[in-house]
Amino acid sequence: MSAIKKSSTNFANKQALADECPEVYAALIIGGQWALVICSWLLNGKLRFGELKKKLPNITERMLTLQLRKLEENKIVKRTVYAEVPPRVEYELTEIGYDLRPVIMQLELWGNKHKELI
Amino acid sequence: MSAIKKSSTNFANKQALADECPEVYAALIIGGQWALVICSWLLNGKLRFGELKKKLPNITERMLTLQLRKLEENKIVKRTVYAEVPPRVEYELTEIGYDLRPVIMQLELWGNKHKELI
DNA sequence: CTCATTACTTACATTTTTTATAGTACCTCA
DNA sequence: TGAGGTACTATAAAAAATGTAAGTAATGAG
Repeated sequence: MSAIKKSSTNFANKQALADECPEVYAALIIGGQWALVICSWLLNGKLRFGELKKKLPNITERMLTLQLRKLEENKIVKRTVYAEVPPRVEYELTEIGYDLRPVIMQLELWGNKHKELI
Repeated sequence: MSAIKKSSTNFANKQALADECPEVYAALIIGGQWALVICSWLLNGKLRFGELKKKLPNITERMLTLQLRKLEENKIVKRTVYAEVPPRVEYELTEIGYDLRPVIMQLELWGNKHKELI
């Protein structure tokens, strides 16, 4: 997830789409491999880095960090560092983060319906 | 969008997530770069290949084809070929395709709210 | 002094997705 | 005969996302 190349066609396309379509804009924000699951877990309350890792057994620390950073940048999660040793860092959804609940619920509903159909 | 490698960790992770979380399952299905916009347009009724292309000025024909194929595989769009020359092919949402409307609406709502905030 | 713990970071490799470019078949109309 | 329209396909390359493996800092416990 290295920095996206601002000269690429891909970047321009994403920009244009996000500008025109709020759905696509939203999808780009919550659209990493792990972003949605992370948000789902956090809907139930704050979690530490290590706790999240346990909930997502297959995620690597790198990926978890990257996705959390992206979510943080987009103001979806709040990161709180406690100056302790060993360190303790808590992640919590922001208000707009919690606002994802209906989005996620619709996705779940649709997902379940689609699964049945197939 | 060549076939995904079934031996990769990435594939396994996606599988596992999709199995457990219907939201992620749904996100994987409607999650290509262009899939959501295509569905959004098709919510207003069927469109021909060329019409879709005009709606999405920056998409390449290859990408449009790929995304439509994926949507078709997932029973979200129906493809109808008319045996004419020059050829005419129409794309239309299926029932479950139209069921995406509330999902897309929630995404829009959230997207707009998030945009304002930022 | 050494070790364990936690939440990372870094460098690199691989996989997946997207873009670029150039075709193709078919018939129709001029 | 030859151009033109439509909906594609093939191939290659670029870019983005994800994964692997190995560190790091700080400090309190033993």
